[in-house]
Amino acid sequence: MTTIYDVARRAGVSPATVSRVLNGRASVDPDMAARVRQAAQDLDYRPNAVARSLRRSRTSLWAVIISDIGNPFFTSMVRGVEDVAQEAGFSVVLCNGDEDPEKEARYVAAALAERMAGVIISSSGRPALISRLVQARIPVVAIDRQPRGVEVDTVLVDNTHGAEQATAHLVGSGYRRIACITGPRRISTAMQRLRGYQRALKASGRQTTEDLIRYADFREEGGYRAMASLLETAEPPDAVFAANNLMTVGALECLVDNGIGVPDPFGIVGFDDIPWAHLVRPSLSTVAQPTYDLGRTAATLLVERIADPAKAPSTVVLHTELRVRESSAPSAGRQGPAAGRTRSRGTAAGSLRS
Amino acid sequence: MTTIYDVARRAGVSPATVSRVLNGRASVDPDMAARVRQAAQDLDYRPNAVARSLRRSRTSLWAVIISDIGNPFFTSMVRGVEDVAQEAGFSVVLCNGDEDPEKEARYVAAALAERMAGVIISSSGRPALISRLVQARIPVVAIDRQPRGVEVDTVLVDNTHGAEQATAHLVGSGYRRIACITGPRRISTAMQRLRGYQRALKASGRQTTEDLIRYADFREEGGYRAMASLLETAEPPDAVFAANNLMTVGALECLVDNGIGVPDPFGIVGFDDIPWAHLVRPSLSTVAQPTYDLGRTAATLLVERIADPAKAPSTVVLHTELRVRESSAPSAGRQGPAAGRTRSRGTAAGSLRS
DNA sequence: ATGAAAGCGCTAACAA
DNA sequence: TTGTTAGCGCTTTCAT
Repeated sequence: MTTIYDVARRAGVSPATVSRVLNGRASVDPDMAARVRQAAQDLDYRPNAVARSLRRSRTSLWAVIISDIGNPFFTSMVRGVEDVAQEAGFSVVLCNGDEDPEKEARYVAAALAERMAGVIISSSGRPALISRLVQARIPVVAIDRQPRGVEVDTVLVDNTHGAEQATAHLVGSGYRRIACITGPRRISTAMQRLRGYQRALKASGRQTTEDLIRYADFREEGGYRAMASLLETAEPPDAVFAANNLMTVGALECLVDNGIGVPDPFGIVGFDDIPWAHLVRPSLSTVAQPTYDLGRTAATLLVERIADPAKAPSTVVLHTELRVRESSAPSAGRQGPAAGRTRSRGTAAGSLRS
Repeated sequence: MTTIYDVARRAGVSPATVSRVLNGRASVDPDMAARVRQAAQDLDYRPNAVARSLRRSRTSLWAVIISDIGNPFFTSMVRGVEDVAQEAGFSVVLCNGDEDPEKEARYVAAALAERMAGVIISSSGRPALISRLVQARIPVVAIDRQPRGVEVDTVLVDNTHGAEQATAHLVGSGYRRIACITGPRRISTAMQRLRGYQRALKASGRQTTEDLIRYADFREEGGYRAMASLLETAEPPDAVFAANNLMTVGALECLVDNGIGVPDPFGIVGFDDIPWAHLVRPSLSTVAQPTYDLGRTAATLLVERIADPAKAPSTVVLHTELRVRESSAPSAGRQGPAAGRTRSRGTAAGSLRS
């Protein structure tokens, strides 16, 4: 590998000058600069970022640790992060936590060891991981999921409200026994969405009973099993609110496999939009999140945090949007085709990429 | 940040000994080792991977540059890579090329600058990028897409055969004018799948005419537009083979929007499986790839290449599997349910995660 | 404006 | 077995 010394020798200058030219910081004689650039090009010189990072005690890499790369929810979020990062001169690498606290811990360790410039994390595990980053003075932004007991910049959506709206919609559609499949108790989104569900039921004057609630794992199979378990009860539900996209799909599969009609007699609404929701049979009603903006916002907070590590942490909450499609509209067949594409007004999802 | 010197001082030994203990390489007095470990723990010492990489002139990070993070095809592939990488002691970071040669170039530059231990790349752009890595002696494995004019380890599927099978299936189902929506000309998979389509038509004694072929961009919108353009021709097709999953969805959307029945009168088969293909209406016939094994195989090749940089590059071809569902079976309604799950024999897809 | 030299934190010769 | 020391490639004072 050619080093800065090789370039310096060829250009007849000192390594320091080469560094100055390549970083464009200090002022250098134009002729010299040209010679240096020419030499660098001749030698196909590539700066060694490892050495630079060591010397500067900081890198230009961000780690984005997402909780499940198989979940389409994260993909447009990542694009939002990338777009902002690039403007600010950072490169983004993705790490797949895979809803596995151990895997996640490994990636946090890697981010720590590599002295990453910043971390955006959707944590499936213990808040201790995030504390570790904070203690090591690595700028962190929590995204999607609120870590307990750690004060960091956070970007969330109005989970409770979205879940409440979805559940209220099921109530309004005439379903009577509405169940809820939520995620692991340790994850904030699971609990907030459960709370929204409970609030909507209470608001409609119904009891919320534990036997209509299932705590699954935010994955497709978990949703399937939870649905199956709900159907086995003495008094099965006639509708379900599922707290994320993959579990919604799993629940729907379970209903299909059991020959239960959706939306009639059984209604279903899920949190998180899924791609091709309108191509699925029946098309799925969902609570959509402004995923791209979620990413942009987190990245913006990270840039600010890096610029000013001392500033007070802030939390940004973006809005969800209920998208009513067929799976929750028992009379959909009798309505016009427009019924499948209802949208609520003004939402942060405006910049969501299609 | 605490350094190895801090630990050494606290344990009353030299930095070299600390390094030896922490790396477990050389033999160290057990008592001393214990003291060192204790000191490291007391100080919450975290090795600086940047310094280590600089000193050793090699890192333990792999970059996996995928061409579109929004494509579910890549997600289980990444899991395959991760599983092998972890066994071999490497961490994997993902980079989203996003079907954008410029973005991809930036990530290649980053991999180069960071002196990554290895790169697995599904390139959407110029082979020059891969050459650059090779010239810099960075071990590279090409995955999914065959780079032109560069000799590197490569993992592919039998694109031509898969496409031929899919097209022959459409022929066998009784469709008469079968179109093809493929990807950009510069991408090997696009051209190979096109060739398979052409072969199947020729084998059935038909002409392959350019007016039934569209070159789109491997994205959903591109598939939609290509389908629309096919429908506008004087003599529109009555079936289509789409060369990847996202374009298949786009094409299907276009058909739905135009009120054209699938599979009757219009048939459709796509390359790449999609999640929930069986929940989509109508369920999509696809050519499935062994994505997880694709990742595992690439990672294994990379491990071998790192161990022996001089060994001759090899190319591994895995097998695809035609999954016939509703979208290509005009008489499916009259057949038993078994018809929807036909599988070809012996395929590498055996270990594909569901 | 430019160069000399120190040092980021670690590992690996080499010496003891 | 352990310690001393040099140096990975770069940036950044500090002199000039």
